[in-house]
Amino acid sequence: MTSLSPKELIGVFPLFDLPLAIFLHEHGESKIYEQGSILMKPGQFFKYAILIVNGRVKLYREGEDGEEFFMYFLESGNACALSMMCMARSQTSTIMAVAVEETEVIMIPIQYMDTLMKNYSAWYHFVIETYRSRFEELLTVVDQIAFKNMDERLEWYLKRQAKSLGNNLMLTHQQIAHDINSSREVVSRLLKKMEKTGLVSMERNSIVWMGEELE
Amino acid sequence: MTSLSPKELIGVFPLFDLPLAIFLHEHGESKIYEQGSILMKPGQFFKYAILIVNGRVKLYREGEDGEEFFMYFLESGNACALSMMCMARSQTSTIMAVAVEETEVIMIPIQYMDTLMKNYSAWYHFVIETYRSRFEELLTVVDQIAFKNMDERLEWYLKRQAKSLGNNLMLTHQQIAHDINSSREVVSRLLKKMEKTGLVSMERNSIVWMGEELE
DNA sequence: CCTTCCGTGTGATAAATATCACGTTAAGAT
DNA sequence: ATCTTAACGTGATATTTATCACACGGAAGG
Repeated sequence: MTSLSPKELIGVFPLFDLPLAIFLHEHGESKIYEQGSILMKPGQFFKYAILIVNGRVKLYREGEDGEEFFMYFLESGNACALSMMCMARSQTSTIMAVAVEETEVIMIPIQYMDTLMKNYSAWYHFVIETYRSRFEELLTVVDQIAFKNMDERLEWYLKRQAKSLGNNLMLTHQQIAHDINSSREVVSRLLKKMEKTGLVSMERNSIVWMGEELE
Repeated sequence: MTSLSPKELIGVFPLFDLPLAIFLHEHGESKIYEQGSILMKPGQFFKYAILIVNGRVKLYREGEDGEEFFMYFLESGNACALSMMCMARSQTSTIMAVAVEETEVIMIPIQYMDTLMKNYSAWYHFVIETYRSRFEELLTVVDQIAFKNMDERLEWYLKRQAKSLGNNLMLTHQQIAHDINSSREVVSRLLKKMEKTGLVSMERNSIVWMGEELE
């Protein structure tokens, strides 16, 4: 039983129709993750598909010796593609998902998947759209790290952060360096350059993105 | 009408059950792509889901000014996840797919998707598994280019090629450099090193992989 | 047989990025 | 106010990778 009514569900997930929303309201479970809590970590097994009602979840890949690499955010109206896939095959995850804000989710137990797929065409449209958008996102990530230099990657990173978190970014250079798998010094220097061209303005512990928005 | 009988279809696609195989046999179309022909290119629109019966298709990402980056092969029993996703949203592709051998495919017209999803649970299991495996593959690609140096990436590249094409690889250093977005000289030097440690042996126009197999 | 071209080998150099060392600054704690 | 600490700045240097220049040898075609 979700905390949201069927109508509220449709408000958050526009691809849902009423029968689907009613079913999910009935069989889904609401849950709140505190800021900083881990939704998913490597080796974890899944019994639920996870839908984000509000808040924000950061997905990132972990390297063999603790490096990180930011991939994307999940936000209100998104679903965790990996939870669905891992679930579908009883496979374990290989990436990390952490709530960067207090985040409310709906969890759909695995046993309803067949029914949902078979009887609710809105559901599989939603699932396909979830996969497609994450796949696309991942492709642009590959593009960036395969073809672009650090300055462009940093710019793209800030653009994405700004799109999701607003133009005033509470990030230290160290955190950014972590997310793009670079080093603090490099990030500092590049930011300095970007400040000169008016792309960002910097204060202690925060950066204001002044470039154009993403999309 | 496919050239393969329902039973043969099941032989190639083990996740299919008989009803699904019969349906696809009836409504799918067989098609042969000659070596070198393009199955998919950026900006293309899709009216079919594409399943690989035999042969081999190379998928790669193209950079803004002609760089390439090899992502993975599709082989017998695979399906093209992107064709399904693009189709599902009438979106255009952003990657290239080229037949590296003569390749036989089955094309399922878009209008049967709803029926398939609704009435053939084997189909959506197949679709989900297709997405999942490609997503995983893409994640390992991200891993490699985010965290690894050229030597490790080259080794991984050769391992994957060997797994798919056999240990005797008919590749020039130039082609390899293209695929991993590096330069010929770098590849030559790294290969030389690998030859010294006995990981490969080299002839003109070909390289024999002598390391361990992937998986 | 000779020429041409392609694939390869290799040193020198350049460019991008990472790392090290140390200095500065600002915010919070005592 | 002073102390402490985390964040940031910056030069020097190392490492990795790309690029340039050129040499060599075999294969294919005339």
